Amino acid sequence: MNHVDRIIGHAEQHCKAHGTRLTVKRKQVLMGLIQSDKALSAYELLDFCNRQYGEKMPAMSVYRILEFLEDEHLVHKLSLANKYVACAHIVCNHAHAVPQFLICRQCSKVKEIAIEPATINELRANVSEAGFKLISTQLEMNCLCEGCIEQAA
Amino acid sequence: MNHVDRIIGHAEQHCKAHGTRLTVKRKQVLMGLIQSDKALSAYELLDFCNRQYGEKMPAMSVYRILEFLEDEHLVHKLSLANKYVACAHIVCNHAHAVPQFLICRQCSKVKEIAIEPATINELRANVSEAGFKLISTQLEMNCLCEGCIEQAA
DNA sequence: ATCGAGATGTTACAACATATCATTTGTATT
DNA sequence: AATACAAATGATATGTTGTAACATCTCGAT
Ligand SMILES: [Zn+2]
Ligand SMILES: [Zn+2]
Ligand SMILES: [Zn+2]
Ligand SMILES: [Zn+2]
Repeated sequence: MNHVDRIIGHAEQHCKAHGTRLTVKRKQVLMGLIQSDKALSAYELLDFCNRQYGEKMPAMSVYRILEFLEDEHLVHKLSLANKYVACAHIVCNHAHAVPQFLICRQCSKVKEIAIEPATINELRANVSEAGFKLISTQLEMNCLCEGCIEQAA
Repeated sequence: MNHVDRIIGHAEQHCKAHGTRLTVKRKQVLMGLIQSDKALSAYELLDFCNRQYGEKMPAMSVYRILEFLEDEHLVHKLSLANKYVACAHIVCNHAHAVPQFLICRQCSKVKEIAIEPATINELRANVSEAGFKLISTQLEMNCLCEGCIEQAA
C-alpha cells in the first residue's frame, strides 16, 4: 500500500467517523491534491482530474466537493493565492489545530506549519490594541520555498 | 478645505514628486476609496464612480488605475478579501513601511497597522525554521472591527 | 420494493480580470 | 503655433473564477 493510498484510507476513516462519505468523485479530487506537490486552483484541479480519470467533471462538482473536503478539514483553501491544498495532517490522529501556510510565490509549493503560540498571542495582542478582534489565526504568508531560494541564489 | 481634499492634495504632491500624474480619472477612483469607510471590490468601486460622477468608466480603466495607485502606494490590494482600500498614510510624510491589514469579515472595514517589529521577527524566524523565506511582511488578518464586536455581543 | 436524503449532473449566468488595438490628451521640441 | 511623441484612456473581446437553480441518480434505511 503506497503513501497516497494510506492517506486516502485515513481520509475514509475520518469521514466515516463523522457520518459522511468519501465518495468516488470526492476521492478523485482529494487524490488530485494529494498527488500534486503544489497548490492548485479549482480549474487546474478540474483539468487534472479530467486528464487523470478520463471523465469530464463539471466545474460545479469540483467546487461542491472542495467545499465538502474543507468542511472535513481534509483540504485547505488558500485565499491569498486563490488555490487549494490537501491537508498535511490527514494521517495524523491528533485533532487538527489552526494551521498557518507558507506559500511559495514562485512555484506554488505550500508548507502547512504551526507558528509558536507565543508569537500568535503577540499578534492577537497587536490586533486588540488596534481595537479589532482576530477571528482566525489561519495566517497565509508570501514566501519562497527551499528549492526556489536556491534557484534564486 | 475638507479632509478628502487634503488627502487628494497630498496624493497629487506625491505623484508629482515621482514624476507621475494624478489625472482626473485616477483622482475619481482614489476619491471613491477614500470616501468609502470599507474595502471595495474593483466592480463595487466602478459602480460607485459611475454613480458618483455620472460617467461609465470601463472596467479595464478601473483595473489599470488601481494598478497605478498601488504602484504609488496610494492604494492597497487585499488579496484575502479580494478588495481594495486607500492607504491610511497618504497625508503622512514618513516613508511608507510594510503594512499589515485587519479586515472585518462582517462589514469589510479595514485597519492598516504596523505590527511590533519583534513579533514580525519571530514570525520570520518561524518561517525560516520551516525552510521557507518570508518575501513580504504584508499580513492580512481576518478580524471583527469595533462596531461589529459590539453588535455581536 | 419503496422511499427519502444526499450526491451529482446540467444549464445558465454572475463576478472578476486581462489582452489587444484604437483614440485621445498632455508635454516637449521646433 | 505646428509637430511629434509618450502616456493615458476607450472600446471590444475574451479568459478565468464562482454560484444559482433545478433535474436526476444513488445509496442506505425501513
Ligand atoms: Zn491541515
Ligand atoms: Zn518554490
Ligand atoms: Zn498604506
Ligand atoms: Zn465590522
